Amino acid sequence: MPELPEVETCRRGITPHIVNHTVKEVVVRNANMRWPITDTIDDIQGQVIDSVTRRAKYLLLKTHKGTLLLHLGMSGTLRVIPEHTEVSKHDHFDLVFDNGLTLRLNDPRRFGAVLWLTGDVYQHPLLASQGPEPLSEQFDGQYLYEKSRNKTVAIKTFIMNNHIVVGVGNIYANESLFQAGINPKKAAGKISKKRFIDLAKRIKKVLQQAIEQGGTTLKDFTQADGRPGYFAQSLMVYGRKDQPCFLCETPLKEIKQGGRATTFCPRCQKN
DNA sequence: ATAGCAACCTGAGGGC
DNA sequence: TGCCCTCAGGTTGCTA
Repeated sequence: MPELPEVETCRRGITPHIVNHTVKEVVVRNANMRWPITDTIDDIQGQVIDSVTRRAKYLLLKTHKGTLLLHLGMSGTLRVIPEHTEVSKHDHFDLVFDNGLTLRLNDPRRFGAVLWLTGDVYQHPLLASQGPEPLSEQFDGQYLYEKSRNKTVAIKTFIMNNHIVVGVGNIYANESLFQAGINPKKAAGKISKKRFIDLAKRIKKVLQQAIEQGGTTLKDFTQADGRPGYFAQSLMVYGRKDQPCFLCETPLKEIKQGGRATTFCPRCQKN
């Protein structure tokens, strides 16, 4: 489910329920996530959550003693629920708080991660190598233009590369390229500065709008309170293979790039 | 350095 | 009904 807008929606949803509250208990039902959840996780017990922030698609729950890093992978969801709520399949991890609420991670595919880190988390290899946030001032067309010179990689692959910019997953890569009218196969190094300036704006806008609408619910994404996101109805190309382009009626094409489906309009995104 | 691709894992859906 | 195949919001870490 989660690209940046979904993770950000999640962050906003859980924050008011857990910030300034104390972790009463930690429950690990299945430690076999992307990396094993280690026993050091118990150190969060008794800690107060000072803040919930996001870096790339990671959520950072900061406490005095350390930081809990959460990643939702492909299929993870976080819910805030009353303590003692019945456990469902794939409910792998709980933080039980002193206010009667529980933060519960459900993740069928277990590509997500739960890591307890001490020290400067931003120095951790997972975060240290990440590119700029797409919604920051640091990220703009000039930046993309400079980064892309002499690169033969396809533009779609380029903007999905976390070393270039974080948080742009498959849905929003497809959508922003459609909005910018850029062919996903075009070599990044052959795109003009002018087009990159437009593309960067489109990326920001599409992410911002998706956040405002609570993210994209495809099949299983829900906000922290269980409600779906509403951006799916705004999708112009993602998941619309063979359906008519909303602008020109041409049937949308689907190709594979780096193992991921790319949907685009062969007419509106000719070059 | 860079690009392509398999790997991690479960579930849904399609074809037969 | 069941089996087999493909595909899915992500990211790491191999191989050339």
